Amino acid sequence: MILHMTASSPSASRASSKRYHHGDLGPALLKAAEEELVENGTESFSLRAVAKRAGVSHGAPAHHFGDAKGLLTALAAIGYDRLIAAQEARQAAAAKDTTSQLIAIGLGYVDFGTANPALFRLMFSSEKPDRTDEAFASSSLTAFGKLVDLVQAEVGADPYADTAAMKDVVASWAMVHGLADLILSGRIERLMGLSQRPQAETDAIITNILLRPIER
Amino acid sequence: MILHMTASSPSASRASSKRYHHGDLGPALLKAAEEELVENGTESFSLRAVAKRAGVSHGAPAHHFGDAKGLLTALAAIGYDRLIAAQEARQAAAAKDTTSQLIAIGLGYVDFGTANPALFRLMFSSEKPDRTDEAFASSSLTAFGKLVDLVQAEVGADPYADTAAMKDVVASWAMVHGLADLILSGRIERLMGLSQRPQAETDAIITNILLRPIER
DNA sequence: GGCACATCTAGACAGTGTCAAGTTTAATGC
DNA sequence: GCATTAAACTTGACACTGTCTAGATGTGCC
Repeated sequence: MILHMTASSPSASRASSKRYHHGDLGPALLKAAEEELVENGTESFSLRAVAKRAGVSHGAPAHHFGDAKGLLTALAAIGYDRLIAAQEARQAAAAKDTTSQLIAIGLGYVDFGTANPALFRLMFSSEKPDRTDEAFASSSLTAFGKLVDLVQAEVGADPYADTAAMKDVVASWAMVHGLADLILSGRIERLMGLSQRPQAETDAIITNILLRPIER
Repeated sequence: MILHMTASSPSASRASSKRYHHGDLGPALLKAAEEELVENGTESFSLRAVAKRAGVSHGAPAHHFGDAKGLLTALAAIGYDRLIAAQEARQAAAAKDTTSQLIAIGLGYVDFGTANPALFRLMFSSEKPDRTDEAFASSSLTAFGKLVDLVQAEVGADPYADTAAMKDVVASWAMVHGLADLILSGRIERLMGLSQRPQAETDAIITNILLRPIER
């Protein structure tokens, strides 16, 4: 029953060996959870299936994430980090003027949503993540802060002090969020066939739409 | 064990009597399902809890809706009808020019979302309803058709023939959908405190935002 | 080297959706 | 009015779920 595995070093790689201690189960569970999420969606998510996929018993996840909510909260926080990375990638490739940068974070938002629809749903349309969790709140506030800062630079007023500027923030946020949601749920495809078009053309259409809330 | 209930007529009222045949179980289950949805949300929805709430056994719903998906599909279709009603109420109260009517269906969309957040989530952010269901598809297309028709009247071009007009449709839809989603999920409250303001003021703010995708 | 602690397994529990079989009532045909 | 058919509903079974408990196993610290 006991395979002693005297082979070389127990150097924390060799992930699939049947050792009693996994060695790196936390990240492995997050990876398995995302795969499950992609395959089965947020709603029929199963913690036991995640454990099975990671090759551990059904009780193992509790030691790392408490309960299912804890695991999904950690995954959603990772989602926010990935959202921010997608936005920064677009920002780096865009012109440095404020308007271009504002559009860039919008394009990054849509990029993230279409590339990670299951995660998007988990982050924005699910009650399962605990929004008071520190990592979750921190990452989501960072993403929101980027928007606020760029709108402030664009309109020249602090949204927290100027209602008109805050309306610009809300309008920009609603537009990009609604657009991403409609695209990744497949509601736009039938109307505009974005997936059939070259990337530059899709970007141009999205840019055109994202400009509307802020241009005067 | 058998209460014959010879009282007067078996006239399909007397809903709570312990008869073997409920008499009107379909609608009663829909009502119970919505109550459960409001109390527990889309994600921890339980068919057995719905049956218990309606006072029937856990197997009873299958005879009316097949499975849980069937019940939630029927409920989502009702949701679309209610959305349309909310839009028509706003349209009736609004000026008859195209722009006012377009804003009216947007305000009705937001009205519906804030009044029925659980239903909104079910209709727009859940995989549970069967989107190929006839009643569901019909009602959702009716709602979408109102938007298309009004945008067509507003911009003077058929969105299905004119890409620019279709972009106007998508932009308007994304804006109102994103705005409703952000409001009913509580993300806007902290920023604008809409629920604290008088209705007319909230309407004015939403109107201002909803105008942006279409004004040139 | 021994001991405390973190990690993980295994079993139990109440709850879930769906299926099959049986019971009760309503509707239909004559 | 009465038998027969169909619809409505109950009941029990099944495999599955998340979480709790107790126990087994390995790691790291002193």
